[in-house]
Amino acid sequence: MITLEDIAKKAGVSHSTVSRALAGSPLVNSETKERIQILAQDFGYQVNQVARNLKSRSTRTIGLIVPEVLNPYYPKLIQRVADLVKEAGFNLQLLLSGANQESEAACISSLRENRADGILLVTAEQGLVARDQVNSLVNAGIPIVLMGWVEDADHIDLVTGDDAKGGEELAKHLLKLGHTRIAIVGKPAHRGEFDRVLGFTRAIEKAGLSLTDEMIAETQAEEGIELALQALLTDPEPPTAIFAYQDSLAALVYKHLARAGVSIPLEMTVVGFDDIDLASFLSPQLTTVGGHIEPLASDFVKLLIERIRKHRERNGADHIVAIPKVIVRSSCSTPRTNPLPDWDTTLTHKNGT
Amino acid sequence: MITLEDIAKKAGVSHSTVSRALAGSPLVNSETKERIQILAQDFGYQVNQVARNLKSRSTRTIGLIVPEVLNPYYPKLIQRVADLVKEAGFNLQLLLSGANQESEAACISSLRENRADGILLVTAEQGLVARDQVNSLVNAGIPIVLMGWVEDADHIDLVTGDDAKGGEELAKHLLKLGHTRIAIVGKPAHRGEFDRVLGFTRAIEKAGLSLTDEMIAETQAEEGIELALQALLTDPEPPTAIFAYQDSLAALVYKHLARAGVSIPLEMTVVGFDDIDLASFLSPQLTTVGGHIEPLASDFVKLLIERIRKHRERNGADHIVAIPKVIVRSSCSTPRTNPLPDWDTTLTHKNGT
DNA sequence: AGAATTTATGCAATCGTGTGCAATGTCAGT
DNA sequence: ACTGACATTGCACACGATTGCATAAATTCT
Repeated sequence: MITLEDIAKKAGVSHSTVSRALAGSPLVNSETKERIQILAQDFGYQVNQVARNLKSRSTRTIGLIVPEVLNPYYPKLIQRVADLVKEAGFNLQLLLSGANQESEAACISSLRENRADGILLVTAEQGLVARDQVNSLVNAGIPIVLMGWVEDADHIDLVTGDDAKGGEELAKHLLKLGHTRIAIVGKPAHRGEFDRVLGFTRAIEKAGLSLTDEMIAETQAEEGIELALQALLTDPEPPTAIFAYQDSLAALVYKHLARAGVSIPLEMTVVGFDDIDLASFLSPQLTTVGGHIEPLASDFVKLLIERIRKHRERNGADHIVAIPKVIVRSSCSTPRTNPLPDWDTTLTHKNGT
Repeated sequence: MITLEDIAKKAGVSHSTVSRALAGSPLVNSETKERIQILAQDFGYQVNQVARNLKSRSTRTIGLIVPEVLNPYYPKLIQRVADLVKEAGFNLQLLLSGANQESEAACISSLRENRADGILLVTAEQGLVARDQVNSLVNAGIPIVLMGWVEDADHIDLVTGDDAKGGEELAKHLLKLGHTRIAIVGKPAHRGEFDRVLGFTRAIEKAGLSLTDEMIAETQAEEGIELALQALLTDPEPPTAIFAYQDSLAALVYKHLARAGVSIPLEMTVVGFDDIDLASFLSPQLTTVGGHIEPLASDFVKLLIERIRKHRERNGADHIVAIPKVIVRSSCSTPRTNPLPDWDTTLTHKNGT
């Protein structure tokens, strides 16, 4: 690899002059400057950013840690963050912490060792796995911003969606349509005050209705969904609407309802959460909650960059909360008036064998 | 940030000894070694990889350049590559070259300046945009492997799927079901001898049938698909099967067929290509072509790492071709016997207004 | 013309690690 | 006690760039 020194020899000057020439410094005679630039061009000189980073003690790199990339929710976020980071003149370093955030700590260490200027950490169901590392970063004054709800994080910059509010709006939407018997399929609550299920049930109960236990299925795997739906459909009084914890689960609900011969939305209303692209590819298109990721991603990056710029001023941490909206599509209708078709149960029985 | 020198002072030794101690060198007395290690631990010492990289003239980093991350085809690839790279003990640096590969050259430059040990470049419809940069890398002996078909790349390591073969198998599948009037919705051919449409049409023609121009729609945007489908459905002799260039287009076909009231697969057979996750979420689940990405990704990484290891031996470039398979799901049936329902045309007309 | 100023360039230190070589101390063998 | 082998440790340079400071040359001013 060709260095400043190599160019310097060819130009008959010192490497300092070459450095200055390529940086466009006014300290260099404009003729020699041009001569050097042409020379560097011709010999295909490429600065060694590693050396430059060492000297300048900054990498102009921002690390983004995300659990995985197969769940389409994340690519959406990544793309947005990537654009913003690039726009701000930083490089992005993407790291995957694993579907269960198992290597979250390792990712942080890696970024720290590589002297990233700042870190964007997206947390998921597991909450803040690498709490120690994050605290250490905060103590060391290294800028870090979290995305996703985390408990006891008053001292850490954080952006999150108010999923509870979104869940509440979603419930209101269903109530307004006249649904009274509503099922929830999803994961256990993990976002504290901001949990979508919490907001959802709260709104239901506020309306004077109640969600009985058999209407709530906490599951995630495809088989779990199938079993849960079987149970729901064979209930003496099946629900008229199903709230799936996230869109990808709603897609599974779609799949299994189709198999059971239950039509959406005529015989069953289905809603999701997150508004991933898939939601509008499904047929009928899925009514869901979203629209907050874009502004949230924007705040996510802005906040970090601000921290990087004015490195000193750390008087308290910021918490930014975005309110998602219900996105109405075609998967909802008023509750069915006829009972579910007979062949329903036989079909699910058949699947059960 | 705390350095080797800092630890050295606290331990009352030179930084060399600290360096060796932390590297577990046998040249250091085991007691002092342990003492230093504990000290480093306590004070939260983190090696400066930037300095280490400069000294060692290697970053143990592999760059992966991918156009975008919103098309679910890429996340699938990224996840796989990320796992393999990690397993091999390298870091991954992901860069996005843009949906039209517009910053492909910039990505390569960035990786080169940051002294990545090797580069994985995924090309798409635009082919090899940064040809000059890639040639320069090859000349400089910097390992690079391409994924995706590229013309005139005999001198560059490359892995690709034989989409032509996949297209051929897909056509055979449709022919076997009895389809004779088949439409194609998709992009212009761009993968030379390996193009999926090429293989598809070749197989059709081999069977003594022909694809007339009105059965081929080259489009990509959602509106284009809609118009193309309108034209196909109102044709005096509408197709009985539609081959969508890629699964995401098939999803759009699904959406618009549903709107037009055409049932899949009873009234229309639909097939796709790529086998993205979406394919099995659609209802009915999409018959498509795939299964080659996993082995391909594996070769992609293996080949690069091999080049990185034995840096010298570059006697000719490797071209690895993977053969995809038809993945039969539920979106195909024998051709319909009845004409498409009447309300078909009226509905599409309504949409047209 | 000599002093002062500007312009252009090189010297050398620095960023934080890794490592060859020399130096020191310890110990066993004779 | 003297020598050689061995175990430990430090010195100093290198990696490739940036930059303050000194210096030399060219120019301007009095």
